[in-house]
Amino acid sequence: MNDATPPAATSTAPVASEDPPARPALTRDRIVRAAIALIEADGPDALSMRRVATALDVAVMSLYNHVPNKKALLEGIAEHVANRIDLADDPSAPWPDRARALVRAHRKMAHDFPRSLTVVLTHKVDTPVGLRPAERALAVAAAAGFDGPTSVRAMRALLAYAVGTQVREVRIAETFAHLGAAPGESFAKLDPDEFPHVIALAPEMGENDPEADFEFGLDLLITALELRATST
Amino acid sequence: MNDATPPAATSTAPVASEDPPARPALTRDRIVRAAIALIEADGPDALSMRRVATALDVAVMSLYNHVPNKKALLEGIAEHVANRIDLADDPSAPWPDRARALVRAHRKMAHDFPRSLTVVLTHKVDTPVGLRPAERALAVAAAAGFDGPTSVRAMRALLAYAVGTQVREVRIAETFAHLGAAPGESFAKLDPDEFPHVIALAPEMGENDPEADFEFGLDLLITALELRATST
DNA sequence: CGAGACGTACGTACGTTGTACGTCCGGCGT
DNA sequence: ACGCCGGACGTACAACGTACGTACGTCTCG
Repeated sequence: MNDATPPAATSTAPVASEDPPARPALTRDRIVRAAIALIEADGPDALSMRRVATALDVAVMSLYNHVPNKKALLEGIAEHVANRIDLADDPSAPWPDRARALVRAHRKMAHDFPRSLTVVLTHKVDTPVGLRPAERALAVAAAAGFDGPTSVRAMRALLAYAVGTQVREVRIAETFAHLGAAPGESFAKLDPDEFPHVIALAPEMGENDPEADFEFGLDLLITALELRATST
Repeated sequence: MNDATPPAATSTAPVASEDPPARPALTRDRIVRAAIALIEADGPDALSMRRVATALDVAVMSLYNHVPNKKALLEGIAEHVANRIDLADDPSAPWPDRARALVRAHRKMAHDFPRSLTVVLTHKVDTPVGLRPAERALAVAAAAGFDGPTSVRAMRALLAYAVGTQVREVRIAETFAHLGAAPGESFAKLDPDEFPHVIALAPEMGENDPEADFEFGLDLLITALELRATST
């Protein structure tokens, strides 16, 4: 029945610790990494089990020994990326600086993994790493002297803003990719009755300094929190 | 060659304005609506052209007379949902109230179309309806007396927070759906060295009052904006 | 009033996707 | 020495998005 496979198989399979290729052992981590590389290269829609497999020079079904299904792989990607957030924290620094650093770290992740971010935002991370940002945020809230409930709310507000700016960052990246760098042109042909302010501020809308926009909103939150901290 | 189709076809097709079914004419809008209904019922992954077609009692390829491809359908969904945001605005009200209403409207959309929201967040809306929230936000910023660049930044900060809370809302909804209502239990088995604050605040973390959380963060932004408005 | 152009619904068909299942093999415990 | 077991692999299938060709209504123009 099967007479064609053995000679072909023996040429690729059996090497354990021998000559030519000696592939470095399939691993969940290697799979996740390859998937992320694929997404960053060709976008999230281009991710398929088959492409991950060929990228690793492995048969498709071998992946399923380390990942139960594609959804789990996506969650693994989300966790991996979320884990790359730099949460270095200096407890001796003033708490507003620490809060800023925390939110900036989220923004940096949006810059480091732009295409993978949509995966991160649409999949839960139910391992402890998903709670690490919350832990840091609660730490600085405690340093600010907030009580329990207020600390939790402050943390959620900061993280909500962090996530919101991440989404914004992704969107402008995608938009700039799709249409070739014509930022404020399209505002011209809007209905002047419905969009008076947008048209009036077209120059300001067109110019994009995401860094400054981000810092502006972050300043709003921090100063408001400072106000609330000193008033108690 | 083809002798089986005509008798079957005549039973369903030719009715123009006649008796039994008289289907109400396929339309891009009806397609989008059916797709949204499907997503809200079974989740975004359950959306397929075939399912939309059978839901409308239509052949699959008929959809392509009104929608170029699935991606365009998803963008149509995003636009349709974004258009459902209630942007009623009372220009005579104090601007902080107007700003609050605008952000609350975004949050309401997350509540009205929970499953569709991930589609909205991951697809651009490049029609004018995508700019309507920006227009309203710029209007209230102008009412607050901000100059051009500051108005744009304030708008972006508010919308970023709105989007961030939307993501948060989706996440908690999905999480509660997947595991059956055990909110603060999992904090127990965390490493106490890495998550001291999370564990200490486990009760506050577990209790979820998204409304209050949302209003807290919104208050932060608004009071900070009020501060900045009066100081100029 | 006839004929053609057109829009829309439809069936068939192809390539790609996720993954269930069975087989095979090399290293390890007994 | 032998058997077990985990991981790699090939085959197979259902469901997907959609390109293409066809058939039939309606509307327009002569």
